[in-house]
Amino acid sequence: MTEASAGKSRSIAPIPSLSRQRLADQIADVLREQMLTGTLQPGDPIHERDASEALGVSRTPLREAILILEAEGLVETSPARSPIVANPSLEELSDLLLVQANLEALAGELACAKATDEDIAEIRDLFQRMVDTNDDPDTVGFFKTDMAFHEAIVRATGNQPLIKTHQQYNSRLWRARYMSSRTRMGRIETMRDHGDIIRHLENRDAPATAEILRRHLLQAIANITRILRTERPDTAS
Amino acid sequence: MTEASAGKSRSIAPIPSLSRQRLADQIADVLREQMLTGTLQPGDPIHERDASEALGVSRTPLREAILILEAEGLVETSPARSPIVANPSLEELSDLLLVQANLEALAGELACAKATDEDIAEIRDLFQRMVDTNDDPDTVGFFKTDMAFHEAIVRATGNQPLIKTHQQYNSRLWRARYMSSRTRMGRIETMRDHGDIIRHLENRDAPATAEILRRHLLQAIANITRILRTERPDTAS
DNA sequence: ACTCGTTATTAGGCATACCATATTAACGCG
DNA sequence: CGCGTTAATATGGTATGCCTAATAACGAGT
Repeated sequence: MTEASAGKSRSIAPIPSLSRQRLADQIADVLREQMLTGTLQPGDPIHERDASEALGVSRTPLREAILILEAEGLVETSPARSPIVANPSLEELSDLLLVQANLEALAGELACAKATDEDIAEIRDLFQRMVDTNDDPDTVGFFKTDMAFHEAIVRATGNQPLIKTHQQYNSRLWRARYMSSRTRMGRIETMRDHGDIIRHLENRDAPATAEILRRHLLQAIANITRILRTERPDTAS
Repeated sequence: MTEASAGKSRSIAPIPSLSRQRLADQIADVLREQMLTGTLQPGDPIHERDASEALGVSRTPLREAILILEAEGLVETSPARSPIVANPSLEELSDLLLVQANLEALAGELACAKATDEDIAEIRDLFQRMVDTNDDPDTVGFFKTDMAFHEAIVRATGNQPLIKTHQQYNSRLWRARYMSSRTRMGRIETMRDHGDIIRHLENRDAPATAEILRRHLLQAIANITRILRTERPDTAS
């Protein structure tokens, strides 16, 4: 027993709210992680009974987790079918990136006005880490730093709805952008653009920061289009 | 038989899509409507047992509906508390509107390139309806047309993620924007701006359309700020 | 042999029953 | 009289069982 068994004596532990997270949220986290690692791949069905048994939980919270992921656009449900992991078409990815480009442009603009020096220092640290690990073969680690860099910029705006929306778009774009980043040109472009971004940000040059971020994301559309065109020449309805 | 496989010739009416909808979705629709009409007001708790009984459903789909609305930001949940109808602070409304302004600016830009003539005709019809009903005391009807006008522009882009995100932001902003539109100045400004918007849209002038839409929404921030400052001088953390 | 119909199995949707915990009120002690 | 402790109650969280619908396989009839 830790502290929560008998009487609730003066709340010694200030961390109860974290462990008190809903099971559905925890399950959603696990499923998200499995989508990232590839344990769950686009198009894979998620059977209620199988998945709940595999995770050691009952069907109810599993169903609720599916609801959460559905709202985020990570799974798709059909009336009498098992929910399936979203498998966005090229058109949908393009649409998502177009919106994301503008969200990040807005974020860059706001960040120039609102970011503290500590925020910018953190962003620069993330950039530095990317430079340091540029030759590292760990593509996942490099990419996660890439994502963290962008998220840090958005977080520096302090605009909660923007942060949340941006995060959800990132979740849906994770796989596509990861594939895009694995190309050699992807890394080179990323490094150059990120250098420009942090420079404009430190200069508090809002228009320039917004524009480079928009271009950076729009470039991703071209990259992903090229990759998907070769991998799956059609399937985009 | 015609379409109903089993022998249930009770109702031949083609309402399968409606009855086929998940109960949770229907409940979420009802709750959203109640938030719009004021039956549910910001801060009101939604007790699982009471609400499910009142709607004649069990707690399970009611809980699922809550999850849907929570993902949309319309209700907020705390670990051991009944979920409550979201009561966004002025700061949060401002943040939401700032993002929405940029989403609509993007939509206007895209619509200039992608909207069909029929799309634009529909948007003009909505504008005309606003002009016709300008003297109408039915503030809700007028406001709904206002919202429909903006949504039609976004829909004309054909960008599904953008449409969905815009719709969710509108849901969260509904009440605040409705209050804003009830002021006389609100209507006058709305009419003038909408006239400019449809004009630029018909000229396919993307930069102008984007800019007027952004300004239109940013103006709403000022309006709402003024209203809330008088109604509830604080409560904004 | 092929096609259509019927049945069985499977899986998701909903309801209900159970459990754990937080909050509040009442009682007792200081 | 006030504060602390404890117990009761209410509420959200979780598990499970039943119901309905879709699908696939098998059998019969042409």
